Amino acid sequence: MMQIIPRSPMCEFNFTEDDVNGPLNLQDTILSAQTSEPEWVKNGQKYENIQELNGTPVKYSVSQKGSVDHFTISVQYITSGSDTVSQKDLKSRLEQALGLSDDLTMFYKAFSSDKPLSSTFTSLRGLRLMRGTNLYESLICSILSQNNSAKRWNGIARLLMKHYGRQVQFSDGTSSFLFPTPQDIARLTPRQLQRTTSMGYRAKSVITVSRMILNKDLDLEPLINHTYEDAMDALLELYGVGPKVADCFLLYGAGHLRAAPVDVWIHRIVTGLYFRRRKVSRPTTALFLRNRFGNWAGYVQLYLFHYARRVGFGKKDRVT
DNA sequence: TCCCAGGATCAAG
DNA sequence: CTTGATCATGGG
Repeated sequence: MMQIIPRSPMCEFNFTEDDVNGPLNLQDTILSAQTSEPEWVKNGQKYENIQELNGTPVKYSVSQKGSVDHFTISVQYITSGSDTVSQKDLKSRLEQALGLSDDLTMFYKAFSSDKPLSSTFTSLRGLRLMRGTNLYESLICSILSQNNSAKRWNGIARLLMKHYGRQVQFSDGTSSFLFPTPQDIARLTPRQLQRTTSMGYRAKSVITVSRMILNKDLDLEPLINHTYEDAMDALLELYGVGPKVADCFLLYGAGHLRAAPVDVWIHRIVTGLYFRRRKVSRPTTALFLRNRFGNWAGYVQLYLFHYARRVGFGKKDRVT
């Protein structure tokens, strides 16, 4: 008796260094805890993620072969089996998500003589700014990150997906949960959210924002094309959204590259390096970064953040 | 037990 | 416009 073994319709394509604007360190980029969406899952040399692309759930994995400057990125992806996605669409989605068109060579050149900053360029070479591809998801993740470790807000986001997101099947037999929609969350009470995800007091903010979006009292899409200042003012109206969370959303979600989220680490290192430890407020620090670095402010924040954490720029440390 | 985690809000000074 | 307490919750 013949048995038909269905072959999983796994598709594959590559990026080469010609597709990328400068160096790339895929591992550092993906594992640098950027506040845009839950961290992609490391599986050996590959990094896996699931997203909807034009309404179709896609599961893909990416891996880099070669060096930071001479490399190939291989991409493998599958869908449910009955749906298909265009390879071209996925490629441009990944280009956006991984910041592959950002001109890193120009960035390094433009600030090569900016001493404190340029000293990070060697060890962090190829680190790129990731962008979320779902504005609601980006905003919720940014809210979850407040006063929380990256590990913990990622865990909470995964619980959100598991409890309230749509479950999708893939042709390899696996299934996953998408990030929930505003409708999925708006019907819940804060107490329910707290019980199922342990997100604590952030539940009130998550539900408020979800309901506003559902009721069309809030539309995130236009914020992409607003000026940075207008978009910031609109976000600060939201309960539970302050300057740092708003900047995270503006940078990682809405793609405003001048947004520079100032957390405790950035505040320490920027006031230490550029303000000679003078006491200034966090919004003042953010404004300084925007004025000094313009559309590279977001990248500067990314590089200084990882530099600060790598060298253990702790509270009690002094900059001399 | 206290402190911290890529903070925000509110009330007082 | 600054400071301090409070907010949930898990982990060191």
